[in-house]
Amino acid sequence: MKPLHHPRAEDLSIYAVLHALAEPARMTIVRRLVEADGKPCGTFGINLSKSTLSAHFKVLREAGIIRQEVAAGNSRVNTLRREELDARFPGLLDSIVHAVEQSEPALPPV
Amino acid sequence: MKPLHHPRAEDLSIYAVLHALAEPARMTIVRRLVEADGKPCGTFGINLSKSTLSAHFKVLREAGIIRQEVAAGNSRVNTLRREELDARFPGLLDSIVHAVEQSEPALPPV
DNA sequence: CCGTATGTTCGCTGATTGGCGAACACTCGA
DNA sequence: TCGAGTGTTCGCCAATCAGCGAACATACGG
Repeated sequence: MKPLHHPRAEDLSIYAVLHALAEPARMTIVRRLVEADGKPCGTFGINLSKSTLSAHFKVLREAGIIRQEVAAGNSRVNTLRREELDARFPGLLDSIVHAVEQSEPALPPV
Repeated sequence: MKPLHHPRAEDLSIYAVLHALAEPARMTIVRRLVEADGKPCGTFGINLSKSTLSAHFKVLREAGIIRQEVAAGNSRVNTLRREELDARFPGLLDSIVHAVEQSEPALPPV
């Protein structure tokens, strides 16, 4: 497993972040990470093909929202880049996640 | 001038809001309204064609971010739907606008 | 009534998006 | 060594997006 490229915190674009979160499947990924950080790609309970999911993870990673690191075996652990996001865009992630939590049904258990 | 359709506050979608704001020209419109609310379409200092601008206003309006009302003459006054947005998505608009203000140069005077 | 000014709508275009399956890369266990 | 499991990459496709000019609608002023 090759390590993937992650943008530096100071290079994050607010437009890339908003675009990444303006999509239900990607928002679901983020919500899952908020409730339990550090999950492998296959454990998000999203009914999409592997390739589509992989593309969504890539969008989130390139927007600087998540980190994808090589884990035991051939899996990747996905984590939120929360400190860096909060430092650069204070309150942003919280208000967005709160907005979706309160305007959409809770996610079913995995 | 026909009045335009505006979605009800309780029907606003977080995805529509994020998508609307994930575009620089539309973000500029919102920033202008934050600094001075109630401006006609032609006064935003954005270098795009009339038709493109009109389309951007439409996206913002249909996302529930702005209100476009018939004004004196044939112009439309654009205002932020701030109270409704804040009621439905608390803190969202503020944190997004703050994020872009602090990560991008200030807008030039009109 | 006729020009000017403000916006909207209607094609059209090229670029991006989100979806998929197939193929590939890699690691772990049997 | 050989599956099985996990993820990425590569085409491909249909849909959406952002841009434009031209044409239309409407209102004000001379």
